[in-house]
Amino acid sequence: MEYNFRKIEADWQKYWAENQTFKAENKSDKPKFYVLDMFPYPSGAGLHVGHPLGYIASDIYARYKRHKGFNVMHPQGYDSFGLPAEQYAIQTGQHPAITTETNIATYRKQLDKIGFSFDWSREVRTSDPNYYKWTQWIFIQLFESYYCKDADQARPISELIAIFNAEGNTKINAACDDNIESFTAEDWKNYSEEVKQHILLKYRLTFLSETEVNWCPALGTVLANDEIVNGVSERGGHQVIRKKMKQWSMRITAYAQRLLDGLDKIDWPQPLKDSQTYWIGRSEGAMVTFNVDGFEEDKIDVFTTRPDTIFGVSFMTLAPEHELVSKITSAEQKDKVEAYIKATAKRSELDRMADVKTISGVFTGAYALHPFTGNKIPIWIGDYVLASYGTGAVMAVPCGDERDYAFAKHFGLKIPNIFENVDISETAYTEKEGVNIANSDFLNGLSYKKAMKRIIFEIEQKGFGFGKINYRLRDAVFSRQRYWGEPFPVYYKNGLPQMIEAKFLPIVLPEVEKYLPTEDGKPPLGNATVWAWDTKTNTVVANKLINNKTVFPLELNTMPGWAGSSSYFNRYMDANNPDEFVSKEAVNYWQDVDLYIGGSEHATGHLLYSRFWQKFLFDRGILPVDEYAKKLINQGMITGTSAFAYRWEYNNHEDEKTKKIIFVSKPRMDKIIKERSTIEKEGKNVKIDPTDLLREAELTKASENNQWSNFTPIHVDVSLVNASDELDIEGFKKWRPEFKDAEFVLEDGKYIVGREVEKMSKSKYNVVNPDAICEEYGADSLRLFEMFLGPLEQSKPWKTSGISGVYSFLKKLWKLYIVNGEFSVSDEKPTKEELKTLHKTIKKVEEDIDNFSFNTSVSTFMIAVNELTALKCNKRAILEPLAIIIEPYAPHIAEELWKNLGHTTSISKVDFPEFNAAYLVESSKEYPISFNGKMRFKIKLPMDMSKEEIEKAVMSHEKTQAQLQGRTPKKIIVVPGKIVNIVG
RNA sequence: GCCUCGAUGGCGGAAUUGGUAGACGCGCUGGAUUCAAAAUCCAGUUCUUUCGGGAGUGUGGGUUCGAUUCCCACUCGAGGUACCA
Repeated sequence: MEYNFRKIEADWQKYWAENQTFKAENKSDKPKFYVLDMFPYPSGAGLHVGHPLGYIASDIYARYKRHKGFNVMHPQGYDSFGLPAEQYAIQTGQHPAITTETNIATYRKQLDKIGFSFDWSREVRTSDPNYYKWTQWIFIQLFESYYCKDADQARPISELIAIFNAEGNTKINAACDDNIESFTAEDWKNYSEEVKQHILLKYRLTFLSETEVNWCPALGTVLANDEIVNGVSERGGHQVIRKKMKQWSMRITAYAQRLLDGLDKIDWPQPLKDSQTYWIGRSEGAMVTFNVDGFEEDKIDVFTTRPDTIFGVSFMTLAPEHELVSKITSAEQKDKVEAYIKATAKRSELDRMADVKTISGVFTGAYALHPFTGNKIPIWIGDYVLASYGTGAVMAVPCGDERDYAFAKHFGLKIPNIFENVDISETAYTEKEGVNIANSDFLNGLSYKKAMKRIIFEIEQKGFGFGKINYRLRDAVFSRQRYWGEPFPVYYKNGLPQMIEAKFLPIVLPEVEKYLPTEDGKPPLGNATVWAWDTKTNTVVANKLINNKTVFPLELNTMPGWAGSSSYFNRYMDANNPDEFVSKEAVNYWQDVDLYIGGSEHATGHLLYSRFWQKFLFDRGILPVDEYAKKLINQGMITGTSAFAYRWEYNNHEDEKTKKIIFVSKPRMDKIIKERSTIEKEGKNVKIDPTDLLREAELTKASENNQWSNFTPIHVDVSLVNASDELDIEGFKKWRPEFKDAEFVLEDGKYIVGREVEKMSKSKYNVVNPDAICEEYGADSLRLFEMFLGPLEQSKPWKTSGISGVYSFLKKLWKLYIVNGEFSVSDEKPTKEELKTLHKTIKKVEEDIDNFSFNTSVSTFMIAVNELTALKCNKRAILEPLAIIIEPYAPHIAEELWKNLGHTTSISKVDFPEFNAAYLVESSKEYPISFNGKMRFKIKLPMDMSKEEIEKAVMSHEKTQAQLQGRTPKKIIVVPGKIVNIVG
């Protein structure tokens, strides 16, 4: 009876599917536990061994929790809208839905092979109309809501309308656009419907606005800030420019404070919390208004976090795009200012970022008036001031801010010092604490804290401004000029957006002939011929009917990638409900995610937006909690170990014709490079005939007029390399026919490749396919090995050679039950030693899983099986609980053993065994030690140590210490098993 | 620049509140079995040594009877972020 994992795994996967073993009910006497994975985007390349890492961890936890008596939900689905399928469609004309379908089938096959305990009855796909119906529905809810700052929550827009009717907008404290004019109830009632809608749009949580966006001409779409890396698009690395466009936006800024506060309630990794905190970027300070000399009407508002330094202001700087610039610029400075504005507009984002150090700016010729001193302050423009943050203007305090300092130094502006006993001749003083304010009138001698309080009081008192909290977080642009995304449930009547009633959803993505933007620059949906809304029939109809009075054009943009993923975890709770996003019963039962595992790359994208939607849906009474994931773990990336062959490149052109393709083994190459550098140090030029490489003497031969050649590393498919880094030369020649005549310079008859850790990718030929691993070693080995590789949260390189360890562990486990080729267990009572092994293992594994230290628990299993093998233990009382605790890691073999033990139900329904502390106490003894009765501490020593040995160990330790400290060693008395006394 | 995390044998990595550093696995060495190989099993494997021992967890300090663990400074590496007033 061999350990035939192929048969075992196939049988059990079939059994699980047929019996729906992992289907979770929305009702149970057991406590609930929700384990969530970040659902994958089904890419054409399929899974590589890095992808399932987080899924394996969450699956182990889910299976463990089932054994622990929880009703576990562990769903899976697909984030199936996205750019790759669309770009493939643009290239090939194939509908993205087809590509997606195929890819999902591949993914499902691969996932099934690994033996996950997913509840597939809850599967969601973001591109499925039955799913995106609810994405559209949430969008409508956002449109029908505004954010009431007094209640600090989202409220129905109808309430806002009622307030407008009753008292206008003067008392409203709501999140809204900044260009709102106040009106009375009377005004409101007299406004036309159109005007009313325009006003309401400024309050809605999703709104249409002319926004400056990151436009990527190459992709023909708008990108979010987090889709841009170093000024170019994350995907493809194309140029990105700023452009004004009419776009849907999400008023996430209304939630800035709550998104910040919520972080304290959830157990998420600190680095991730930090990056969200930074992204939200709360800063406390004040808005201060400066009058402009000679311009009664125009004032400059600035936001500052250091109003306490206001007496240190010696100039002001405006962003070049600031609206007042053209107005206040003096005649003499006009040319210079215009030239500067032109120059900055030209500079791409990339230039501006790469070139932070350069200081540039121009004086406008205008002066502001200091609100307290009345002094004239020169107004400059400079591109270090960003139009998009704060008010696009700063009051410059060169003594307290490095950029202001650098600017002042560069242009020879005054740098007044307002800090007590601080030298600012070299650099600005940016610390807040530890210094008192000076030369600042009523602030003199005050600390930072006191000065802040006083100045904000004075500013507010005198009407120069007010204390304010500012956020870096921007409203999120929600429109994409793409085809393969959720269509908006929106049509336009007289240019005003209208929501389609929820009962007519979903609005299904129309067919188009071309997936590219139209020739006149409209999004791809502009190519659709059946894309208009008939308000009479409430159906999508042909565009040509738009002349009818009841037919209107539909929105041409689609939603961004994060739309479908922002609340999918709630839909899992009630995935097949056609009438509600999620029923009250389902959501009240499941509440929230207990464990969420996924990558940290979504820190400021998905993981922020989903928290925002959660809070919104909570406000509107749809969800019972406002944070959806209690605990989150970021699994590390599994990197690939690329292999390289080193090609000898001749520099000598004369030999071009007779040039041979030669690959040199890695250690040999290293040697050659080393020798070369030695020779070059001696100032000689050397040429070597590569065919002579084997002859050591040739290497040292110096030849005056020739040059060394270089080695070019060439990626080798990792499957052609064995565990000892030896290349399969014949396989390599077949794989790359252009090298079929290549010569290889070997080492003891072997070609040794070079290794380097890189991200797994097709082009680097370092991708390891989990299917191949399952085929060769089995899914249980793959699962164990991925966990054994290292701590879950760390990134680590894949090395297939290590898998033999876990594979032989499984074989050993199997062999424990097989005596003379027969499955055999004894009902004999286990010995104390055997029980000790078992209970030690149970305890350790339990602790490890609770701490998510899956790697060490695998070691614990190995130790247990080694010990039991040594004891030749095949007793049921030991093996049965052992199979149960191993199940989360190696479910197939565990189920098979379980069956062979005579059980008829699946092992996954069995309770995790209790450990018996009695057996553990004997495994180690604690020796408390006291010094002169004063200090006590414990030393853990192996139980088999004799009194003499302990005495010797402690004494030798004491001797060393005494010697080091120059005192006489103290006498030590050991009381066996109890106390070690060290007496004076 | 800033933020975060990390540094332990040839390699991946263990080490409850500070208490035998290097568990477990890979690799390597030797042996058993075999006609031979694979597989399996056993032993060894931080370095150094005059075989008593000595040194040792990135570097330098500190606290402690005792530090991989705590504190300070530094070096290197990985990831994130970027003129945020």
